[in-house]
Amino acid sequence: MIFSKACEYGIRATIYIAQQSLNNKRPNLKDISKEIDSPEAFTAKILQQLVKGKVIQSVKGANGGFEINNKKMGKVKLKDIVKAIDEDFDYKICVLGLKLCSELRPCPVHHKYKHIKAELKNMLQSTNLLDLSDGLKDGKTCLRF
Amino acid sequence: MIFSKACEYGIRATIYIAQQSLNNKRPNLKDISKEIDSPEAFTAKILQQLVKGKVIQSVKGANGGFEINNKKMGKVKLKDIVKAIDEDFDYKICVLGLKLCSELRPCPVHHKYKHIKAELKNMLQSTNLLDLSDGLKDGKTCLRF
DNA sequence: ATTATATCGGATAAAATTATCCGACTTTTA
DNA sequence: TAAAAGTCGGATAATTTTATCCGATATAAT
Repeated sequence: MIFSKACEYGIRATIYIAQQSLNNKRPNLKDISKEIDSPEAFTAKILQQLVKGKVIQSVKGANGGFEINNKKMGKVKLKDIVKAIDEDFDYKICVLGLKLCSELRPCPVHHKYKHIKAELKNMLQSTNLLDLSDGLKDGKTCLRF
Repeated sequence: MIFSKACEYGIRATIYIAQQSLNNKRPNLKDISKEIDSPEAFTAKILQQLVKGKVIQSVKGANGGFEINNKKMGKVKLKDIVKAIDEDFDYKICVLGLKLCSELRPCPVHHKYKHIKAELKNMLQSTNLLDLSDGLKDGKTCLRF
């Protein structure tokens, strides 16, 4: 509802890759789509977008797969993942779809929604991959079903 | 992004009808889609759903159109409009698309998102049509562009 | 070098959402 | 009672999103 399916898969995939990278492993497409329970071919497309967007790195050939530079992990934000997949994602957008909605010329829901929008923006800008992959290793959080 | 286009049109249409009803006017399809700048035929479909969902009433024939019972206006919530159009809209849904995500078995974003979800739920359940149509009459709020 | 294992990239298909068209029906007004 | 002004409902089309397939290409291991 807030994210597209592609984005959902993309975020879940990235979190899994992050956690595996921290473990010095390099999962491939099959591993990933199995782990996050997503359609393999569709996931491949999304991973390509994430590579283009420099959120993850790919390694071709035998023993290849996808990985994330461990040192950069704290700097990759949820926003970066979303932007890599839905280029025109925008949390500034009006909840009723008005192009010109603003503080000065608000839609009827604007003032009721702006706090939510601000929190959403904050979450996307501040949450990083370390935060997200943290709960995974000890099974506190899940990526599928 | 959070609502479908159909929902956006539906909410805007309902707010306009509400404000006109308070003024003892009864706009028809053409009036409405002109006022909220939406495709006429598509808007017709959405208005039908709102009638079925008892959010608005329709009056056929010459001088007909759409209206809302003034006395019920304070009881019609944003949630009711959304539910009439996206039957399976659900603010409880997991932000990463997991069916079983919960407090006990959270996805990695769950705890970061749950406050936002709660506010969203609150907004949808508490905001009524009087709140929404209020700013319209004196031009404080807008419904198009 | 050859082979096995991967990603990459383009074409295509399926499904959902958004949008249009039009004939049927209903109600008011003249 | 006829005409005009509306909504209703079904069929259909266009667009976007989701999903699949497969040949090309790159890399590691043997």
